[in-house]
Amino acid sequence: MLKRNYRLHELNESLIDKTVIINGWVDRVRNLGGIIFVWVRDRYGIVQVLFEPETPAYEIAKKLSGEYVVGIEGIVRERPKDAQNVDLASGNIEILAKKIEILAESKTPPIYTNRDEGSEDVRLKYRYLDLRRRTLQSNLIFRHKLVQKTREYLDSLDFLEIETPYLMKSTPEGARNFIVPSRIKRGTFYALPQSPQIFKQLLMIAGFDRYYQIARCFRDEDLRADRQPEFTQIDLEMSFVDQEDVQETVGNLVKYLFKSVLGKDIGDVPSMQYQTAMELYGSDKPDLRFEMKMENLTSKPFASKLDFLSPRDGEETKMIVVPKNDVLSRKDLDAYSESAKSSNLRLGWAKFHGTNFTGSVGKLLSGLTSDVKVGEDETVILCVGKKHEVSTFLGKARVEIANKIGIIPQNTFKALWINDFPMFEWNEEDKRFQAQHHPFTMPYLEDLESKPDDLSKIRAHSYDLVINGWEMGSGSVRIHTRELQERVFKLIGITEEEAKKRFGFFLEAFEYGAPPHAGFAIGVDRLVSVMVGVTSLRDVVAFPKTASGTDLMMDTPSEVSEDQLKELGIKLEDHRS
RNA sequence: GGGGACGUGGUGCAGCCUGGUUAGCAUGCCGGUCUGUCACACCGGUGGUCGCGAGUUCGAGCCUCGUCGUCCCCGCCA
Repeated sequence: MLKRNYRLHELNESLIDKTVIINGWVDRVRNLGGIIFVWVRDRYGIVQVLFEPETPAYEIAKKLSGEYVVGIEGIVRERPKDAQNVDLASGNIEILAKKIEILAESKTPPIYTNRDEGSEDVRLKYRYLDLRRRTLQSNLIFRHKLVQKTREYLDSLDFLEIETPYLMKSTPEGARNFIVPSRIKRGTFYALPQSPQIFKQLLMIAGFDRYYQIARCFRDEDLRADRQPEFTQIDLEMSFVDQEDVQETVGNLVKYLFKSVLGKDIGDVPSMQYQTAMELYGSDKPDLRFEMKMENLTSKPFASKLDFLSPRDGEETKMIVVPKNDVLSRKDLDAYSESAKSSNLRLGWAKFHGTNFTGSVGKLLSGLTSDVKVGEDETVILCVGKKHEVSTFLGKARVEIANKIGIIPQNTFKALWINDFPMFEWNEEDKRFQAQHHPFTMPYLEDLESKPDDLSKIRAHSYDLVINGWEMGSGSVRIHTRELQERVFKLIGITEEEAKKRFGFFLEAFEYGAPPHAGFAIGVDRLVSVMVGVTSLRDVVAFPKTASGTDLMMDTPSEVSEDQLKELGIKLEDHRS
């Protein structure tokens, strides 16, 4: 076998006249008749190989086709000045082939490995071919570097990387678990962890005061472009710290990752209250790359003159101002009015032209030009209704419109902390409150004392990291006493008996000296996605699943044999669901 | 659980609204010409159960219903 002594990124002018051996895949062939050019590709780069006629190598090269695996021995030489390719890293040299060995032939591939196009289902079926694509290779290489830098950084701060089990106990709160039947104890099941939450808290209790893990998490919920059923977190936990300490550590880590992997300085990560984010951006993950903040007109004197847009009992009137643009049409804006109606909101819009307004509520606003602060050719959108609905509606519109009119700067990263999330949220389906983050989160004790009757008003020491409108991760200060933990369980309707059964070991652990602790988890898949500029996690995961949770290459989930089921004591109700 | 888009040679797409001759284009693949190409060019050729099933019709890639799959979104995701 012709075994390489150089990889393709190592080939440059310094090797001119040297004999080298390379290995790689045939990227494309250009057969000019008397002369054949072949691009050979490996993980590191591409180099052009030249076959001259009437040589043994030439005869073999005539058979080459895309994705053949080859070994080539040849002489590095400078390309003629007028035949250099500036688009290719090795574009001023080429290899004059002396020997070639075909190490593996290839059928005509079902997808192009050298173009970023094609339908995703075929690509997923032949994922090992799709992974030859340059963009996917560089995304995975980027991901590798990010994880390496994470380990390096956290290690330098004396964090210990400790593995926790994948086979654990199903927990009733939170996301649906994937479950795994036990063979040895028939009729019982393990669950795959939604996160290593309980383990890392136990590690704190055990005295490993700085823990981290590149941890796989599993959640059996419906999927989206930004959600895979299994995903990876940089999971960390610290003892004897408060929220600020964790945020400083995580913020510095993220800053370091942007700097060292992407070469970008993102500066310090600012903080914002959850309430403020909802008020100004109508979202708990605001995209700060552009303005278009909401303005609350409810208490402005002129709000009462707004006719049907005036706030009625308990309602709020809010406005966003769309900067001057010629993209947003009357049709688009009217569509928002319609859409608002179906959410029980009232919406009006108008364009300002120096002295007067035009649009659905142009006449209404014409007497209020000095009250509505708006510039030449800007569009105002006013929306009225229930506080929460108005905010989220305009929040979504804000992002949609910004995308549509193209005011979001690319290659820019705006990170921020969102602090003080509500501790509880109402679950309409179960008719009860549940923990918004998770039930191990430390509530604001002052709220617990002063507002014991309205759980929705109790804040939590929990915080999200948001970058460019994406939730990158979340964390909290944890409860570390049995009393408080039991109290929170009770508030969300977990009976004492159930708490004992599900979390008895955990509650007991609090009785043996649990240190105050807090932590965080960063979604690696999302962080890499944002950094490399893709919107689908499938572009940063080697072997991802589809929106319906299947792996098209392995064709799984799939049936198992009767014997396997029998061994587990499982009988299927029917064959198909 | 719900909504939307899509499914046509190996691959990417057009054709569907307004049903009717041989399903068109690009690329790939095969063959030919070509010694400086770099998405090589040019010439010729190959390749299609129009996702699957039913219905309407004299006739369905096209219309209707169902079903499967992919993508996007809502619910859901502590």
